[in-house]
Amino acid sequence: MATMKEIAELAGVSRGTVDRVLNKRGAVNAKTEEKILEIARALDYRPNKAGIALAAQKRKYKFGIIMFGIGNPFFDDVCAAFTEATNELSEYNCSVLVRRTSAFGVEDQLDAIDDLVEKGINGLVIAPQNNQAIADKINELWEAGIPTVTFNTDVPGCKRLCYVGSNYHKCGQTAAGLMNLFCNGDARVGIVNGSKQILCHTERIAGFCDRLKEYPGLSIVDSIENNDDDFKSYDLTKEMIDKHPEINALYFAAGGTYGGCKAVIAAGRDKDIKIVTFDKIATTVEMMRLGVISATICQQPEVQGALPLKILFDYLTIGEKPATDHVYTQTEIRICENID
Amino acid sequence: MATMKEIAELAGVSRGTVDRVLNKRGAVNAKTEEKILEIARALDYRPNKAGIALAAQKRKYKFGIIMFGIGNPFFDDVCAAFTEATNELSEYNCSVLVRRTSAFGVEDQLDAIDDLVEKGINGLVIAPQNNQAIADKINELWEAGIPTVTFNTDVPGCKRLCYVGSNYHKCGQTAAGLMNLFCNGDARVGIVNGSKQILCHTERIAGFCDRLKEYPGLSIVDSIENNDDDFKSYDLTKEMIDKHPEINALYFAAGGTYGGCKAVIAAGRDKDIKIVTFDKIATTVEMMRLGVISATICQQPEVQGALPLKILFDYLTIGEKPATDHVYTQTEIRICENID
DNA sequence: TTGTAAGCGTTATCAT
DNA sequence: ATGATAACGCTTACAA
Repeated sequence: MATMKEIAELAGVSRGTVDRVLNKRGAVNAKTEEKILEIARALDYRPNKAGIALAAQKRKYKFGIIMFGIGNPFFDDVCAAFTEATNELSEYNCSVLVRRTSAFGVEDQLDAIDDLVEKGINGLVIAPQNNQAIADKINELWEAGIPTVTFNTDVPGCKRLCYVGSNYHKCGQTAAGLMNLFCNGDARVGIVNGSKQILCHTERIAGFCDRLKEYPGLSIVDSIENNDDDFKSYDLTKEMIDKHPEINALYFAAGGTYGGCKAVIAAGRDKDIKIVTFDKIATTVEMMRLGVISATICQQPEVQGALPLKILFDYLTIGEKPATDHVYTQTEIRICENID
Repeated sequence: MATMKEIAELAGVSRGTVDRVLNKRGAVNAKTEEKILEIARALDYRPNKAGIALAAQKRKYKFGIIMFGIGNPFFDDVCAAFTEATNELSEYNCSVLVRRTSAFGVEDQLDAIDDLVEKGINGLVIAPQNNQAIADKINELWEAGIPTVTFNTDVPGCKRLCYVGSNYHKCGQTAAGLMNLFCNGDARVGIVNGSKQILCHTERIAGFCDRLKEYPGLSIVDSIENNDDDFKSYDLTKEMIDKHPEINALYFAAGGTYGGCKAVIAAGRDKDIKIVTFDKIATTVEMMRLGVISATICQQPEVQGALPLKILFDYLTIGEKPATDHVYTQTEIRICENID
């Protein structure tokens, strides 16, 4: 593998000049530039990661992370991955600042961003509120040379390196496919949603509905909103399955799964209602072991934690952008046997 | 993060001495050794990966890969991952030699190993034949300072760094769970196996049987062996479902899936027989789109390709051993909606 | 037993 | 516009 030193020797110039050409910094004579580029191409020069990483340490990058979901067990898993990734980055002299804000509240997030910028971060990782003010702020950072990676949820129309997270639409489609299989082509589904205001939730339902035309025996009987509250979920689920005894499947598109399951058990219907949920949290695993939940669809919280930091680091050090605008995590189907 | 240089200054010695202590090379005065270790502990010293990698490049490591499965599409996916990983390692001045041998034939494998050793490899990645001679050879390499990582299948009783691959038993259990769900607790299963001689295949069946006691409605009606041959599979599957019209589910534990599916279609039973298979190959995807295969269980070929090389590299450079003896790939459930 | 110095490939600063 | 040089953290051959 060719090195800058070799290229310099072949071109009869110093490594400094090669560096200037290859990394487009400073002015170089057009002719020598052409010569250097040609040699680099001929030798298929690719920068050495170890060398870059070593040199980059002098810069001591600082990253900021903003996530909501205090008390949300899913985000605890993401957070664990952030910690892990932070440890790895510390070997490259990088540091990470985390801010966990409340789930709703655009002001909170804007403040957190300002705070982190003031602390001198070189890159931002954020699960953004779906709000124009946030998008504007991210654009502002971009112009100021601070790249952002969104994760878990995205916000449209902002300049960011990429989004890392679930393909909610595909998850919804997958849920529909599972329902159809579990009910042998005759699924009369009750939907338990979190909130119509939250894009992720509605996308999961849109994806589900997308597949209705594919499966004629799959239909939606009724749907409720629990605002991710287990007790509200309990009451409303109970009401729904009482009102519609024909329901033989429940699709939990968001939180409040535990409450909903409890309602199904209380109604004595846990043997004849198939349940599909999202994410792997302790209560969901419990319900799975009891045979109440048939399957849960996971979205790789560990990747959502690790990858954004890695992407920022690679961008800042080697200038490498992610291949795609959307880096989707896997749509993982878990049943009792492969839950851990 | 503390560096060896800092430790050396604090201890009032040279970095050479610190290196000798921290990496246990050469003799050091017991007292200075103690002092250095103490400082290292106090500062939570952890070696800098970039520095190590950079210094390691002078060694220009050479790795050997031995895999069977010529013409096996699953191994083509693994192979693509090897190529990808090879490209990444080339940035660290490492090179990789690949040998693909026939699926059966211990001699072939032994010869391939000898050939690679002669070429001067520093580490070996192999999907080993389940044979004592192979185990002995791997032990020999270990004693000679050449570490091995097994992948895809393992061989008992040999000194290797670790095994990277599927947990076949868990895969079998997962298949049982799926069958039970798809047949609503009343599954009368026909098993289509590859060969009783191949450990992976029998383990997948053992795992399946493991869950029979959990699901009283799940039973095995009959089982056949197709030696991974699609045409044999076609004939035998046809025979089996003709003979046992009560069969409402087929479990393909190995290859020959396409032939088996064709038999089911030919018998006009593709609507009332649920099929679970392994791996994602082109023909399986086709059958899934047709609704013939309900689910297929995958084993991360991309991880099986990438991880073994990375493990060898990390071991040789930073001396880091994998955390566990068995690095299992995920047991991934794929249905039509999340197959790609 | 310990120290010195060069080298891995890149980046950055200073001088010319 | 270009070159020289030091620095990043670690390894290693050689000298003392």
